[in-house]
Amino acid sequence: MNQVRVRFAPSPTGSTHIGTARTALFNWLFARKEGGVFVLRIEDTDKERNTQEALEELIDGLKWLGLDWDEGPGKEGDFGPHFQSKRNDIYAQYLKILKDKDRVYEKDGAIYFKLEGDRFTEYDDYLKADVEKVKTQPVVIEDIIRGKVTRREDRDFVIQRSNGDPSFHFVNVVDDIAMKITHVIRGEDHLSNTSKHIELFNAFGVEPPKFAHLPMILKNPKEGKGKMSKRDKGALISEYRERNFIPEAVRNFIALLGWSPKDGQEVFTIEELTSRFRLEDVQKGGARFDEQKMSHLNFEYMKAMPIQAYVQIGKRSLAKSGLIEEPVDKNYLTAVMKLCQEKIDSFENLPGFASYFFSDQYAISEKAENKVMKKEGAIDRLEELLPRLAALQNWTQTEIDSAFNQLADEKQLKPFAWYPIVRFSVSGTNSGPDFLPMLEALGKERVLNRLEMAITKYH
RNA sequence: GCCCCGUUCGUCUAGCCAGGCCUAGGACACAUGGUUUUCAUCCAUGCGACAGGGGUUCGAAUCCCCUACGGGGUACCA
Repeated sequence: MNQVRVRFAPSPTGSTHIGTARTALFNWLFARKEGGVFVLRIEDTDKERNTQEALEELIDGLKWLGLDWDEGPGKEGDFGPHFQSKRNDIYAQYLKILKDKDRVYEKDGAIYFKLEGDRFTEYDDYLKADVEKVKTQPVVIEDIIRGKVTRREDRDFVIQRSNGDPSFHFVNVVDDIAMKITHVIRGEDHLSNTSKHIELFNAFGVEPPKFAHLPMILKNPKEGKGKMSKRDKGALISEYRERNFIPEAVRNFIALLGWSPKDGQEVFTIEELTSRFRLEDVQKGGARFDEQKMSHLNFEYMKAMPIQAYVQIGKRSLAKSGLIEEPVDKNYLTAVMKLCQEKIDSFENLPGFASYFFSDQYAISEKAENKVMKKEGAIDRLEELLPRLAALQNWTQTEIDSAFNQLADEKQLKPFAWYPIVRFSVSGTNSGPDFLPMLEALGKERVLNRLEMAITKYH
């Protein structure tokens, strides 16, 4: 069998959509699994809508997700160039083939592909006009995901626009032939186009590749109906980057959009993903985007990260929100990050979760304030505790713990009587990381200062 | 309008092609309880679905038909 060759063929007309990324990922996974070649081809035939920014964002997005291509921009190989805007001579050659076979004609300055079959005129309800139709033989699409799909084209279609640019259907097929593509893996929105493409393959006398049409990614029902659009939350790859999501987690999540292994495993290394991925196991029905699942997966990856990597990303996130600036106390930062790592599911929540470690200007939760500080005896608790903590020689968890316990014993209370009050006094909230480690990390000075301030403030 | 594709817990899905092992399994979310003397972690339990109708069959989530609903296409966009 010939080597598998797949292509990812985006057109750079806007921000990179999560569905686009999934198409790229599935092509990449299939190529890697089959020991094939992953081709990146830029379909930039629509000059009005293409932008350089969109192209850059696309490339950055692929790199961010760890999807490298074997042939494409920067890796020309034997089948370049990989920008359709630079392949006009190739399209001219192929157009000539169709001309020689008498399969094209010109009308209104555009070149049409001529279907084979008896012609007749019929009123078309969609076009609201009489149009010429062709009684063609149906075409069978061999789809790995859907099985055999039978469709029939009944109207000639444009392959070269009147401005001289070749059309999508034409260049898509020509390039798949010229680049020796064996499998076309793309969104279901192309399934209806595929009969046009097969007509073209047939006209060229080339056996069509195998097809696999991926289900659409639909909107969360709360957001409305239809397929996910670029305006929907979570739709753009750039958004995940900006929000400091873990690229591996995003990739993992995207892989699960329409695909899953039989045994239900959900967290994969890229190697596992590659070896387990099968086009046959792709779901037929539309998948719906679920942000909570994305966050959950992100959390799994965050928990599993080596602490150094965690600190690095955490630092970026904290710096961006202005909580820290160079030079940073690496040890302190690392200690704080360790506390956060098992608690929060996204780096975008880090500044909110950990602000009080780095600044005295942290938010005060009114709800927590009412719950904790308005209680009878709250200030007494702080006043009796303060000297005990101040007297500690070593500011360690163990020491702090025994200070609390001693005091609790004397007052015949549980240490729990102090915890929420102290937590609130030093952090402005009643939730957060593990209590004692948090106090240790904050340091004696900060803790004492904040307790004193709380006593003054709530007296 | 016409053509094509689809429809299992709120969500992602397993099971469907090769009908019985399905009183339909897992995950996220949610709820309750537990641990962690705090907590957004962790653990346990619970909640919860075969779109509807007909047919075939001893037996249907699984096969067939109809309906409903959803999606895509029907462009000199890709």
